[in-house]
Amino acid sequence: MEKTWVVNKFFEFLDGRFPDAKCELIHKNLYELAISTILSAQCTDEMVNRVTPLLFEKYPDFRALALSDIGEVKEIIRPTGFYNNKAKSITTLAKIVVTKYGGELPLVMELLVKLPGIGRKTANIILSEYATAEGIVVDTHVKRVSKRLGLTTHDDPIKIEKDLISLIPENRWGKISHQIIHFGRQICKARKPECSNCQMKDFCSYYKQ
DNA sequence: CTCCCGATAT
DNA sequence: ATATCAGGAG
Repeated sequence: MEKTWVVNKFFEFLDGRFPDAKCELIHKNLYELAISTILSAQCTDEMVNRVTPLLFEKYPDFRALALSDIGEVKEIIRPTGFYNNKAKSITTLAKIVVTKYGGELPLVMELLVKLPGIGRKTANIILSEYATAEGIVVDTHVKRVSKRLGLTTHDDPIKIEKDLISLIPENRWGKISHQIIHFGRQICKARKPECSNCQMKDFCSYYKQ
Protein backbone atom coordinates (compact mmCIF):
# COMPACT_ATOMS: atom_id res chain seq x y z
CA MET A 1 0.00 0.00 0.00
CA GLU A 2 1.18 3.51 -0.79
CA LYS A 3 2.85 5.10 2.21
CA THR A 4 1.53 8.59 1.53
CA TRP A 5 -2.02 7.26 1.46
CA VAL A 6 -1.58 5.34 4.70
CA VAL A 7 -0.16 8.48 6.28
CA ASN A 8 -3.10 10.60 5.18
CA LYS A 9 -5.55 8.05 6.61
CA PHE A 10 -3.45 8.07 9.79
CA PHE A 11 -3.65 11.90 10.07
CA GLU A 12 -7.42 11.73 9.64
CA PHE A 13 -7.72 9.04 12.31
CA LEU A 14 -5.36 10.70 14.79
CA ASP A 15 -7.04 14.11 14.50
CA GLY A 16 -10.42 12.52 15.10
CA ARG A 17 -9.39 10.28 17.98
CA PHE A 18 -6.61 12.31 19.64
CA PRO A 19 -7.39 15.91 18.67
CA ASP A 20 -5.55 17.50 21.57
CA ALA A 21 -2.86 14.99 22.48
CA LYS A 22 -0.12 16.54 24.55
CA CYS A 23 2.83 15.65 26.71
CA GLU A 24 1.75 13.65 29.75
CA LEU A 25 4.85 14.31 31.80
CA ILE A 26 3.69 16.79 34.44
CA HIS A 27 5.87 19.90 34.33
CA LYS A 28 5.66 23.62 35.09
CA ASN A 29 8.69 24.77 33.14
CA LEU A 30 11.62 23.82 30.94
CA TYR A 31 13.67 22.53 33.86
CA GLU A 32 10.93 20.17 35.01
CA LEU A 33 10.23 18.89 31.50
CA ALA A 34 13.90 18.15 30.84
CA ILE A 35 14.37 16.26 34.11
CA SER A 36 11.07 14.37 33.72
CA THR A 37 11.98 13.35 30.20
CA ILE A 38 15.37 12.01 31.25
CA LEU A 39 13.70 10.02 34.01
CA SER A 40 11.16 8.59 31.56
CA ALA A 41 13.68 6.35 29.80
CA GLN A 42 12.41 2.75 29.89
CA CYS A 43 9.77 3.71 32.44
CA THR A 44 6.12 4.73 32.29
CA ASP A 45 5.40 8.46 32.52
CA GLU A 46 2.90 7.58 35.26
CA MET A 47 5.80 6.41 37.42
CA VAL A 48 7.80 9.54 36.58
CA ASN A 49 4.85 11.71 37.60
CA ARG A 50 4.77 9.87 40.93
CA VAL A 51 8.36 10.75 41.90
CA THR A 52 8.78 14.25 40.45
CA PRO A 53 6.58 16.18 42.94
CA LEU A 54 9.03 15.44 45.77
CA LEU A 55 12.06 15.83 43.49
CA PHE A 56 10.93 19.28 42.29
CA GLU A 57 9.92 20.34 45.79
CA LYS A 58 13.42 19.65 47.08
CA TYR A 59 15.18 20.81 43.91
CA PRO A 60 13.00 23.42 42.16
CA ASP A 61 15.56 24.42 39.52
CA PHE A 62 18.95 23.55 38.02
CA ARG A 63 20.79 25.60 40.65
CA ALA A 64 19.22 23.63 43.50
CA LEU A 65 19.79 20.31 41.74
CA ALA A 66 23.42 21.23 41.13
CA LEU A 67 23.90 21.53 44.90
CA SER A 68 22.03 18.33 45.72
CA ASP A 69 23.31 15.22 47.41
CA ILE A 70 23.33 12.52 44.73
CA GLY A 71 22.40 9.87 47.28
CA GLU A 72 19.17 11.68 48.11
CA VAL A 73 18.40 12.11 44.43
CA LYS A 74 18.90 8.39 43.85
CA GLU A 75 16.45 7.49 46.61
CA ILE A 76 13.78 9.83 45.25
CA ILE A 77 14.03 8.62 41.65
CA ARG A 78 14.71 4.94 42.43
CA PRO A 79 11.27 3.65 41.33
CA THR A 80 11.90 4.88 37.78
CA GLY A 81 14.73 2.39 37.29
CA PHE A 82 18.29 2.99 36.00
CA TYR A 83 18.52 5.29 39.00
CA ASN A 84 22.32 5.33 39.25
CA ASN A 85 22.71 6.46 35.64
CA LYS A 86 19.78 8.87 35.81
CA ALA A 87 20.93 10.47 39.07
CA LYS A 88 24.42 10.93 37.66
CA SER A 89 22.98 12.40 34.44
CA ILE A 90 20.64 14.93 35.99
CA THR A 91 23.03 16.14 38.70
CA THR A 92 25.89 16.51 36.23
CA LEU A 93 23.53 18.16 33.77
CA ALA A 94 22.47 20.65 36.45
CA LYS A 95 26.07 21.57 37.24
CA ILE A 96 26.89 22.12 33.58
CA VAL A 97 23.75 24.17 32.97
CA VAL A 98 24.59 26.40 35.93
CA THR A 99 28.28 26.90 35.17
CA LYS A 100 28.07 27.01 31.38
CA TYR A 101 24.60 28.33 30.53
CA GLY A 102 23.67 30.56 33.47
CA GLY A 103 21.09 28.20 34.93
CA GLU A 104 18.84 27.52 31.94
CA LEU A 105 18.98 25.06 29.06
CA PRO A 106 19.96 26.32 25.61
CA LEU A 107 17.11 25.61 23.18
CA VAL A 108 19.46 24.47 20.43
CA MET A 109 19.58 20.87 19.22
CA GLU A 110 23.36 20.74 18.72
CA LEU A 111 23.95 21.99 22.26
CA LEU A 112 21.24 19.92 23.93
CA VAL A 113 22.47 16.56 22.64
CA LYS A 114 25.95 17.20 24.03
CA LEU A 115 24.54 17.39 27.56
CA PRO A 116 24.50 14.32 29.84
CA GLY A 117 21.29 12.30 29.70
CA ILE A 118 19.95 14.21 26.70
CA GLY A 119 19.87 12.39 23.37
CA ARG A 120 18.03 13.16 20.16
CA LYS A 121 14.65 11.97 21.47
CA THR A 122 14.79 14.00 24.68
CA ALA A 123 16.01 17.07 22.79
CA ASN A 124 13.14 16.74 20.31
CA ILE A 125 10.64 16.67 23.17
CA ILE A 126 12.18 19.74 24.81
CA LEU A 127 12.32 21.72 21.57
CA SER A 128 8.80 20.81 20.46
CA GLU A 129 7.44 22.01 23.80
CA TYR A 130 9.53 25.12 24.47
CA ALA A 131 10.77 26.16 21.03
CA THR A 132 10.09 24.89 17.53
CA ALA A 133 10.13 21.20 16.69
CA GLU A 134 13.30 20.49 14.76
CA GLY A 135 12.36 16.87 14.12
CA ILE A 136 10.00 14.14 15.22
CA VAL A 137 10.18 12.35 18.56
CA VAL A 138 10.92 8.67 17.97
CA ASP A 139 10.40 6.67 21.12
CA THR A 140 9.46 3.02 21.62
CA HIS A 141 5.80 3.70 20.70
CA VAL A 142 6.52 5.74 17.58
CA LYS A 143 8.99 3.09 16.48
CA ARG A 144 6.56 0.19 16.94
CA VAL A 145 3.58 1.94 15.36
CA SER A 146 5.59 3.23 12.40
CA LYS A 147 6.94 -0.22 11.65
CA ARG A 148 3.54 -1.90 11.96
CA LEU A 149 1.91 0.62 9.64
CA GLY A 150 4.73 0.12 7.15
CA LEU A 151 5.90 3.74 7.37
CA THR A 152 9.47 2.55 7.97
CA THR A 153 11.43 -0.70 7.91
CA HIS A 154 14.29 0.53 10.08
CA ASP A 155 15.15 -0.04 13.74
CA ASP A 156 17.54 2.88 14.10
CA PRO A 157 15.59 5.86 15.55
CA ILE A 158 17.53 8.32 13.38
CA LYS A 159 16.58 6.47 10.19
CA ILE A 160 12.98 6.13 11.37
CA GLU A 161 12.87 9.88 12.03
CA LYS A 162 14.18 10.58 8.52
CA ASP A 163 11.48 8.36 7.03
CA LEU A 164 8.76 10.09 9.06
CA ILE A 165 10.07 13.57 8.26
CA SER A 166 9.81 12.78 4.55
CA LEU A 167 6.18 11.68 5.01
CA ILE A 168 4.87 14.24 7.50
CA PRO A 169 4.49 17.99 6.87
CA GLU A 170 6.51 20.16 9.22
CA ASN A 171 3.50 21.80 10.85
CA ARG A 172 2.54 18.41 12.32
CA TRP A 173 5.94 17.49 13.75
CA GLY A 174 5.30 18.91 17.19
CA LYS A 175 1.96 17.23 17.80
CA ILE A 176 2.06 13.94 15.96
CA SER A 177 4.46 12.24 18.35
CA HIS A 178 2.04 12.79 21.22
CA GLN A 179 -0.82 11.50 19.07
CA ILE A 180 1.09 8.38 18.03
CA ILE A 181 2.15 7.73 21.61
CA HIS A 182 -1.48 7.88 22.81
CA PHE A 183 -2.44 5.55 19.96
CA GLY A 184 0.42 3.20 20.86
CA ARG A 185 -0.56 3.08 24.52
CA GLN A 186 -4.28 2.63 24.08
CA ILE A 187 -4.68 0.61 20.87
CA CYS A 188 -1.49 -0.35 19.02
CA LYS A 189 0.05 -1.81 22.17
CA ALA A 190 3.26 -3.82 22.23
CA ARG A 191 1.83 -6.82 24.07
CA LYS A 192 -1.83 -7.18 23.15
CA PRO A 193 -2.67 -4.80 20.31
CA GLU A 194 -6.40 -4.22 19.85
CA CYS A 195 -6.40 -4.70 16.10
CA SER A 196 -10.07 -5.70 15.95
CA ASN A 197 -11.10 -2.30 17.29
CA CYS A 198 -8.49 -0.38 15.31
CA GLN A 199 -9.66 1.99 12.62
CA MET A 200 -6.28 1.72 10.91
CA LYS A 201 -6.39 -2.06 10.39
CA ASP A 202 -7.42 -1.82 6.74
CA PHE A 203 -4.31 0.25 6.07
CA CYS A 204 -1.97 -1.70 8.34
CA SER A 205 0.65 -4.12 7.03
CA TYR A 206 1.03 -5.66 10.51
CA TYR A 207 -2.69 -6.53 10.75
CA LYS A 208 -2.57 -8.36 7.42
CA GLN A 209 -0.56 -11.27 8.82
C1' DC B 1 26.99 -4.07 21.06
C1' DT B 2 26.21 -4.13 26.25
C1' DC B 3 24.85 -2.20 30.40
C1' DC B 4 21.83 0.21 33.33
C1' DC B 5 17.08 -1.44 36.63
C1' DG B 6 12.40 -0.94 39.22
C1' DA B 7 7.33 -1.50 38.49
C1' DT B 8 3.61 -3.44 36.13
C1' DA B 9 0.81 -6.31 32.82
C1' DT B 10 0.39 -10.60 30.74
C1' DA C 1 8.45 -16.12 34.48
C1' DT C 2 8.91 -12.61 31.14
C1' DA C 3 8.05 -8.60 28.13
C1' DT C 4 7.68 -3.86 28.29
C1' DC C 5 7.91 0.89 29.74
C1' DA C 6 8.21 8.70 26.34
C1' DG C 7 16.68 5.97 26.07
C1' DG C 8 21.35 7.18 26.65
C1' DA C 9 26.30 6.32 27.47
C1' DG C 10 30.53 3.72 27.01
